[in-house]
Amino acid sequence: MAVIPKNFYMRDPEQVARDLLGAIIVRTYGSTRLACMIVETEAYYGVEDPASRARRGGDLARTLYGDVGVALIYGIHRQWLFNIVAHGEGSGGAVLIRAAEPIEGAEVMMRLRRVRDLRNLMSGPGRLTRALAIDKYFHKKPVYVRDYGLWLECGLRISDEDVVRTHRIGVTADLEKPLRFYIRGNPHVSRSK
DNA sequence: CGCCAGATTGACT
DNA sequence: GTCAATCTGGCGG
Repeated sequence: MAVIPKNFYMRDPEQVARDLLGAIIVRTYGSTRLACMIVETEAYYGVEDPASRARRGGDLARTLYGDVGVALIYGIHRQWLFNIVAHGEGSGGAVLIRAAEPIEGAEVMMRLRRVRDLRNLMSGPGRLTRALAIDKYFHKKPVYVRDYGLWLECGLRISDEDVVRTHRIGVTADLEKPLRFYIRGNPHVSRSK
């Protein structure tokens, strides 16, 4: 499978979030290979977005406005959340990976998560990072090369009629535009509020 | 070092 | 459905 190239992420985060549905995340964990298909994403912008970490300044803000195609990992409520920096020229933004469908290495993921139910395995941003053993180590590491053990590959092309758009989940202040995307009818999508 | 907000989860009624 | 434990990250002192 082809690795998704860096220029894929040099676009509006909304567009990238939509096109990431169906893409494959690959993680080499020791000698085992874990793989899953993205089924739910959310787009975040820079300082103009009330829900963006860019508003708080610091390293996360600089990362959001920095090189595209790198992972942005940040901790909240005892979970690690996995984002990929994506934005146009001179802008800031990222895509949060919220849920995925296990494809390869499900047994290892179950051990990492301590659950047996496939539907609960990666159906939430914190659950997903736990199942893939993603932590702060990957912060600012590019996901358009295989060098760091975490990368994205081209997968299923999802047609527009199978894409559902809603408002983002859990944010205290959202933008007017709905920025959450998920694959219609997929059982691995996280629960709504 | 202390303060505080928050893009969550899972245990429990 | 309700609820609170828990900890990262930014910032002020």
